[in-house]
Amino acid sequence: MGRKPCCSKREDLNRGAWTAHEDITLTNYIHTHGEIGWRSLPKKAGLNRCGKSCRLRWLNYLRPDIKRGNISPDEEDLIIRMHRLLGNRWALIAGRLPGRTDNEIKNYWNTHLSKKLALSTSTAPMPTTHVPLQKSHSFPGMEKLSPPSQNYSEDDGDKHCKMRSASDNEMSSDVLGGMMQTSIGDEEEAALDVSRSWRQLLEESLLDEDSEVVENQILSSSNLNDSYPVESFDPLSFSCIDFGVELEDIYPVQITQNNPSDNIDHSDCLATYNAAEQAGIADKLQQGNNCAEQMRQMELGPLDPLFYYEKNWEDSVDMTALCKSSEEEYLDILVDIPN
DNA sequence: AAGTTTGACAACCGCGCAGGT
DNA sequence: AACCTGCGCGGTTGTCAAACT
Repeated sequence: MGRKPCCSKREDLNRGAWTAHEDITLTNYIHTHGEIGWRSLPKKAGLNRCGKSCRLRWLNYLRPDIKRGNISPDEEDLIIRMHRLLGNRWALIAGRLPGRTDNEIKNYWNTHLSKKLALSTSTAPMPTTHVPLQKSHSFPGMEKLSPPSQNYSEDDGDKHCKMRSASDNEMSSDVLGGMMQTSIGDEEEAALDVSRSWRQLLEESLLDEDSEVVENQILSSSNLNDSYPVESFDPLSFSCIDFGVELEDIYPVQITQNNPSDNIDHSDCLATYNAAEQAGIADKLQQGNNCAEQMRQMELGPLDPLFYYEKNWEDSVDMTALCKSSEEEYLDILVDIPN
């Protein structure tokens, strides 16, 4: 027995642009009865529309708290940073922009920001640090957490070693997906659990304006407070721990001397090492001559458990290139250097 | 002035998930 | 367990006006 066809299949329903009368009818009905039962709403309200269409019209246009007008520079900046962390998860991004809808942000991204960022990154190549994985098999259960991005394709392979760009930001999802090979052992499950926990904390923090609780949870389970004072906590920055994204890509990084071989702040590595340790997989972290190995040898702890866990990892961090980049070059790639 | 292209935004569509039966 | 229902999400398409030729 199949599912009933959506009401949008009905040809006698109104389609296309909404009329002023329809808007008033829908608005009045919702003011009286509330936003419940979209499927039955059109009939009750006397609208010859699909319930989904009514819902969309209300949420994207008629809602009283919709903010009209141009996206401000601050909003744009937040959209860019959020997209870097989350990819095309427009609803989640919209949740951080009061009065803006997911549709509006999606449209704004597609018509303005994607081109703008593509232009800016194509004219300003950046040094290589951590090298993203090639795309690989997806991992059961990860689809929801890491939806595929339309901006990052298999054909984009040469981006891997070139620069950070808007598309590179999608790597966060792809890296996770890439590390998830088809065979799933207990250790991999444990690693995945760690990743899920971090991701959940992140997403909760994104949805929660007052993220003090999440902040404390994260800080209490990591060494981050050694490098990042509590008062400067920004929940967005913590995505790097879980997503495998360069911390400095997001956070106003303090250049520290955690690792004597370079000037890079590896406190994200420390935090995730702790998480891996809790999961009992810390010994799986070191992989050949890469950042994790160096960190381990220096007893500083390695990197993101998922970032380095995968046994078939081929393009691990090029520490040589990393160390060769000067502090000045490194600062060039930061997106948020505090004044 | 007319036709074409481009950009912006609204709306549609299909899919997947969650909860209920 | 299987199915139904409603909803939310993200990708895609449609529409219209402005810009361009």
